[in-house]
Amino acid sequence: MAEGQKPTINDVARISGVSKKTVSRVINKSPLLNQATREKVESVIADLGYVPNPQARALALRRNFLIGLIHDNPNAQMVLGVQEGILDTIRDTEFALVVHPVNRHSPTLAEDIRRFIEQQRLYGVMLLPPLSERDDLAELCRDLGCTLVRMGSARLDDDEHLVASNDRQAVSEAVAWLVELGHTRIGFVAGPEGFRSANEREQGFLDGLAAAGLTLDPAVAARGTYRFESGKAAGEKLLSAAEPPTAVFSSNDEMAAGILHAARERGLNVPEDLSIIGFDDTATAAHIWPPLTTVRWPIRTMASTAAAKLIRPASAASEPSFFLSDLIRRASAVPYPKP
Amino acid sequence: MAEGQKPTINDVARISGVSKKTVSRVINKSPLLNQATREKVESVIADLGYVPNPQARALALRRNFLIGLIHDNPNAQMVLGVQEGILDTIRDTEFALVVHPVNRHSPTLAEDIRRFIEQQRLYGVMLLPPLSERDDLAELCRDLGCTLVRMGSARLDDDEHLVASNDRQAVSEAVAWLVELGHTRIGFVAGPEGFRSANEREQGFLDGLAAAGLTLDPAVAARGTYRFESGKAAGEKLLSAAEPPTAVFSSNDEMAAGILHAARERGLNVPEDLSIIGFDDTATAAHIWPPLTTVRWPIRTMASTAAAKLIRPASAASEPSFFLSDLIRRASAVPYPKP
DNA sequence: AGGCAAGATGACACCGGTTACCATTCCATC
DNA sequence: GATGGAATGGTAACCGGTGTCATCTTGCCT
Repeated sequence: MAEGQKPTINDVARISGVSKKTVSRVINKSPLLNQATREKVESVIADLGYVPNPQARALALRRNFLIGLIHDNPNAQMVLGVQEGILDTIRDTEFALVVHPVNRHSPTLAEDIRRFIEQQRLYGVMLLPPLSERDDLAELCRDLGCTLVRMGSARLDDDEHLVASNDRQAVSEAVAWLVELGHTRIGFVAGPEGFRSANEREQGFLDGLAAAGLTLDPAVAARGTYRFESGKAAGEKLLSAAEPPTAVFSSNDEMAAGILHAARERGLNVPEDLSIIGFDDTATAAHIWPPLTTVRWPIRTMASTAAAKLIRPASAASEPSFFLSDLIRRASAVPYPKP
Repeated sequence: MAEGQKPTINDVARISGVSKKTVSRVINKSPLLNQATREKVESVIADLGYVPNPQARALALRRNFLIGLIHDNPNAQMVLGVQEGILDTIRDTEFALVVHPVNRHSPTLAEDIRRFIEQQRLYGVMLLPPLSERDDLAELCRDLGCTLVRMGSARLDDDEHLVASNDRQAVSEAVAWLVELGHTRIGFVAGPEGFRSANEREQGFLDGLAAAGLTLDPAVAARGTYRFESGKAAGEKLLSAAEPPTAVFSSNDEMAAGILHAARERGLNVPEDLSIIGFDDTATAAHIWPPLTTVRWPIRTMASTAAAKLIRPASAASEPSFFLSDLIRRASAVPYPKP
């Protein structure tokens, strides 16, 4: 082996005086191997600092060890949490994580995803919301021969390889908390149409109201895009109602921050004049003033579980997994009327 | 070719009636090829939907097309911005982005990085601050045969393959703005020791004061960790000084949010009683109240440039690139004394 | 002692590309 | 008409692993 070149399986075989097939057996922990041989080869491997070439392996095995993360998500915290979760699972394996942010509004979205998967010959892919809610994309990935796992906010019609939270229930509990605090006029800011999570959270909100015998007045409801600005606009609408709400549930934290700005600009104090609850527990939630009461869902754990499903061919992996969310009670939601 | 199998170069060769070598020439756009032959082969490729196997290519070429992003960064926005920037550059190439978050406090950090690079046989890696500031890690990557690019906040001793902003100058301009607003007692919250960016920002702060003929009173200076909580603690210290500052520069936005909380808990109003300037222009900056005046640096563009350096073997790529930052003037910094 | 099963190992083809090198064809030149 | 060079395309080897199957030990049973 020339200087500067990485040692190959042939070098290991030659130096330890066995065939490359035997070395291969050592690497792959084949059980039918003489202990002495194994140790000898292992010591040579250690000496040489030999690391198998993953591309050669991939070629011979006709599969590789790359998993792709495809997303179009405005929430950086969430995406990074997912990446960390996946790495928690694959760190000590031979798998690697390839990321591929896309634009869901692009007319070439499907083509873009197809190219990515085909070009890299991915072993598996993980889809994040809102992409994960599209059955056509899921089908595309499977057609391309990828194992697939989807993260979501609820059950899907096609539950296979799904890792989901239960947003509906979580929101209904958040509303129950507002009710417990004494609020009866509760505003609602929905997420964008076409998002499963937005839908679930809306249902959960209505569940919560219904459980308390309340109904939603359209005058204190608005739809947003999950972005800050849309939250601010929604807040302005709700607060300018003839009879404004004393509390409002926002379908995510970023919009909640927008509502807060709207309130401030009208000279209102939060939480004294308006209680707010958000969803996601992003960094923003803890850093705005007052700290935001919000729903936390276990992003990292869910992603880690999803990755495990992906890399373990076990049959049970096709069963969906469900996770619970917690209501994080902070200062933005207080009793009403003021005690 | 059996159903369900991907077509290979052999299939293309057989069907178009040429040798695989000729197909290879078509794929690699070799100039010495008859136009008719090329078109025939291209049409067969299109018919079959043939995509070259990247692992086989990597094996034959003795290099692959994976670039790694190694980081240990608490700022999700920044990391995601970097990922997007890299993808801007590589989207229509055969390169893919493999991410590898690490823990810089782990005793096995170097080993972890080595394993990652060796195991995946990366073509190149990109290091993000604060990892990018460590020459030993840079050397490790290079020893492993990777082309390397570092993102940073200033020139380095070893400038090669560097993409940097100029934090020092940016901060000094931010201070100049506070001075222009009339502030003379300006507090400072430093970043963690050992971070190049923290150091640069501190120097920039001192530059700014010096340019205005001011000096830093240690009573209104504190060091933080770039985390929210440390900013809050620093804020408490500064505001409890016998003579508290009328304005404070925080070395990043997250700590600025913490200072804001500290101020609020003391019953102070921002910006009426205290002006604040942060650094980074993360989402937090725009979403807290009042919106934070802060320094924005072109993350995505820088990352995109860095990726271009990585994948283009051009010699000029080894020259460092520098970028300018902007002061984003929002509501958190106002004139003093009140007009 | 002979037979045999199980365990250990090796030879060789193959995965799907690329490269080195050679062969052919077609002209232009002398 | 012989010769040489450019243009074009083919053959075989190779990259670094793994699968198949054959071979060689060895221990154990009869």
